[in-house]
Amino acid sequence: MSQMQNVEKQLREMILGLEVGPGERLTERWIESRFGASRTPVRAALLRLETEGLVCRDGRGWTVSPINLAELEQIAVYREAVEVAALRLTCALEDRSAVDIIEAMLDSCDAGTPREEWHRVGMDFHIELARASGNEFLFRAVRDAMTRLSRARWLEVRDEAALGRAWAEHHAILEAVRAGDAAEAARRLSAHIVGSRDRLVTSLHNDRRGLRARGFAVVAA
Amino acid sequence: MSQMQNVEKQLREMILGLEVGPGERLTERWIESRFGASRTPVRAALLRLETEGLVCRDGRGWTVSPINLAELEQIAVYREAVEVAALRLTCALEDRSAVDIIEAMLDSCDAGTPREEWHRVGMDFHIELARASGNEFLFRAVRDAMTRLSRARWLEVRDEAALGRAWAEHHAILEAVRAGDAAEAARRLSAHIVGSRDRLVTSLHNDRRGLRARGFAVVAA
DNA sequence: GATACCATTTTGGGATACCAAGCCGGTATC
DNA sequence: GATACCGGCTTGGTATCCCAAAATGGTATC
Repeated sequence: MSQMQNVEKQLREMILGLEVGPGERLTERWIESRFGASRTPVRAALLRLETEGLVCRDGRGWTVSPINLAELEQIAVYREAVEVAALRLTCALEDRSAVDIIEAMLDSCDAGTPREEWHRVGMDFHIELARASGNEFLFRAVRDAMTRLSRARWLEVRDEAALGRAWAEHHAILEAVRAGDAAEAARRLSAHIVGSRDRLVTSLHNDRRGLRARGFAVVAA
Repeated sequence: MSQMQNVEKQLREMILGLEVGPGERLTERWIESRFGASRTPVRAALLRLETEGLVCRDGRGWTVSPINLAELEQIAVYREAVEVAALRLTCALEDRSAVDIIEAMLDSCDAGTPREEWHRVGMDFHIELARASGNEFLFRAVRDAMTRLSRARWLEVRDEAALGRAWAEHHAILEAVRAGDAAEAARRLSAHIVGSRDRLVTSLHNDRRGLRARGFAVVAA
């Protein structure tokens, strides 16, 4: 793999994995030495990550994008629009076998599964559901939205019960899709997204002090 | 303005203005000499334009993105989802004064207005309508979709009547928004988008030979 | 005449040198 | 002691150089 894609990938993982905190300043020289690459691939990576919303300009200079509660709420509205549209398309397909694969993915998580895996699968559920629609733009929109939400969802304090509820909602959505009931599937998905948003925003809002203590920038709604 | 933004802006205008044809190969060195910039800003511009879908990689190397009929159809579905969502938000606002500004924009076009202006205003109608929703992500989605559609819409052979019909539909949509009738506004907007798509795709499909003759790459649906 | 092969050129990817602007610290003056 | 000013240092922006790989074109061979 070329150095350019490598820097981009590694830096993205560092940001998503919170190894560099939201709001932290980034210098091209630091990234350069950190990954042993020169500034050309570093700049390419930063430009790409900027379009993904993971880094942003800070006057002259770069910052890891802060967690923005207002943005999270706007993304939820956006997600709802594109995910529901994708879901309706999927329900209209003759071949809905992708649903089985997605369901298997959900079922691969059990009590012994590490938290990161639950986190990843929880996002992939939505991403793969969108991919199944066959519409590249809806798919990308959902994938990008989930990327933007990723860090916030990771920081969310979730109890076992909340996780179980989310999984039950995921299964219920798939069930409606399998039955080809687009209206019901859309209703369930919308409710799931709105519920997720509320839990996420209140969790982060309540824990704001703790997050700030960890050096994470959280800008209020 | 910095050289970097300059190259990006100028190159984007060349592409959108069809001064470089869809499917044409681009070399970094040509862009460099064309705009009197060095390769660093040229690369930054290409990376940005790639995410906008205006240029794409061609193995090693760059090409101006071809007109892709399948993509145009997918974008129409995507547009419908995000534009309708934005419209519903706008209808729910107390302050819908943006509608008046948008209407004035439409009315600024008359018989003496050059075609480029009709073209621009026709896109801005949708973009500004999305912006009025206040949701940054829906707005960006619409703007990006319109950018991707821009060249195809420019190549579309449109008669006076079709343009008049589009304007009438625009006005009808605004009327419903002003009345706060979200359901009716959504219906009209959906119909408008679907109609636009059909006219666009059939027009380009019929004119495919002519476009190829002008050296424009058009990949079929 | 077609084709396979080799030299040359072109091209994008990467590295590095240079510059101007902004930030920070120190110092001198009041 | 506070503040204004100055100089060095850091940083992103730009230009340029180098390299490997791929395209190109010409030639020799069959």
